[in-house]
Amino acid sequence: MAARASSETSESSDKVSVICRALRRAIIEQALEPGAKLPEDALGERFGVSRTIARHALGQLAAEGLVELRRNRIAVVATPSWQEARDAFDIRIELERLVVRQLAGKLSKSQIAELNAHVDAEDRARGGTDAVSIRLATEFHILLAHMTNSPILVRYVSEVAYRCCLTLSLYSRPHSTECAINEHRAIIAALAKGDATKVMELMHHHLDSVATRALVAPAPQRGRDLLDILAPYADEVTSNRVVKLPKVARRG
Amino acid sequence: MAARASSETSESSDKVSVICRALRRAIIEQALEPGAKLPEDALGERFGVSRTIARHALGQLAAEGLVELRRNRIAVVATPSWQEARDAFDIRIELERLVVRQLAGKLSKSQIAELNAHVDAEDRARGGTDAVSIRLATEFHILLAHMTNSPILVRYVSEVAYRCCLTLSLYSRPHSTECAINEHRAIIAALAKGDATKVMELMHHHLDSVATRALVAPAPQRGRDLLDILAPYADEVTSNRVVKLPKVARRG
DNA sequence: CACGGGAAAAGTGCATGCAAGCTGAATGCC
DNA sequence: GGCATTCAGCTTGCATGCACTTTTCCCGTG
Repeated sequence: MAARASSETSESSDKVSVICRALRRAIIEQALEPGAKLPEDALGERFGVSRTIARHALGQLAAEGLVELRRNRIAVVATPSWQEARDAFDIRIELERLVVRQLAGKLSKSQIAELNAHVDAEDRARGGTDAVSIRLATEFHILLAHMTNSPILVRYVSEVAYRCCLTLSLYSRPHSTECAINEHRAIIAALAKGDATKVMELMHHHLDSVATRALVAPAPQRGRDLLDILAPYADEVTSNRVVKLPKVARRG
Repeated sequence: MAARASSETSESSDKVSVICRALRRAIIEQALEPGAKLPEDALGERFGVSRTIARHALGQLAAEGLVELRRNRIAVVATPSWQEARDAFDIRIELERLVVRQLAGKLSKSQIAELNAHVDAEDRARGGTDAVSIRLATEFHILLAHMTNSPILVRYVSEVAYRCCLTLSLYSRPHSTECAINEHRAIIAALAKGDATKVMELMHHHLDSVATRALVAPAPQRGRDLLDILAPYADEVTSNRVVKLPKVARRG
């Protein structure tokens, strides 16, 4: 075993990996909102590397779907559409059902303890900012994925979970973490008991309710192409005019 | 709609995307076997670009799991372990069940025709090399994913399918495509009929049988860490010696 | 005052150059 | 003769530089 460590994604002490991790975390903690600009020079200067490296990191993040890369334009934090968000959650449900199916009844005492410790941390973070709560909740799922010992599964679950995180920061305003934490505890219990179908059902329900809590209205209220938001209002003004709107104010 | 085209992966006419596509195809057609070296300058020279671009492309491919990147060493085509292959297939099954679930009964006549045309092409390719058959079979699944209109799902299915392709080229020697083609036809039929549970079952069975046909023996006979292969034989020679084996022959 | 054109500024796309690390083989030692 | 050592080369890691594109702002015009 071992020896497979590097590559695969994330780990390794490459400069670009470091930047990727930093940006990833900044994005899922909403320090960088969707739509935020990510100029190569600024990134390079901030992290003490050249544009080449910053650029490479942006490429990786774009492959993960966290960053949007447009030719000859400044890269921005991705702004998933409502439909993309829904798709991401659908995929996530299947992936995580697989995770818990593989894990049910297979966890050691220390692993159960580790999971419980993490949920305790989530509990303690309840008073803090939403961003940290969301991050911890996401990390719980990634921790589960890690326990499958399948690097591929870890990668996919992480990626799709990060994407969902991004979504949450976009569409879900008043975030209630309490129930999610209880659901996490229930999942751990079922996992320990070894009831595969039960835990799959729990996970399904858990993610489904997170998704519906988040994606109640298919209408993105904030950000996201002013053009789309204003489309219905524009009709009465510009029945014949081409939809030009020369310079739209850019957030941030 | 539209406007989402680029980014996401693959498409776009970036030089790096072009190289990625070319390499990806070369890898899944086994023109580049697992373990094959991919030096940056050679790639750059071959594609008429600088090392910078070749390097970036290798980075993307590594993120997809097709290429293995080792610090300060020449990149090589990935050589998934048997376990990783099994994991990839498990994930693939879940993902593709989701695909056909979303598609059942939702396909237009022209889409059905497109699928049938593809399988016809698979049929015609039966006489040719295994590599082309495998590629076509894989592309059938990716075509299916495309029809969901979910870019994220397309990306994951493509990625995991390519990985499985790589696996097939590693572990499955005598490849029999006939049954697979019939299974494809059965899936199309069930899809057209709109029986979601039936088509999910078909897809599950199809992928499962492909996997078992491919992964019969958990022992990788070719390539892949001579150390692992020789481990059982080494016991009688080196009961006490540290497992040093200073310089193991490296397959060209 | 609004509108349009054009030039400067900013930012990306890409190639090249230099330093550092790994590979492999020839050399010296036992 | 077998083994460790060292040195040359090849290859990667990364920064910098130049060309091109996009954006922004300024100014003249209707």
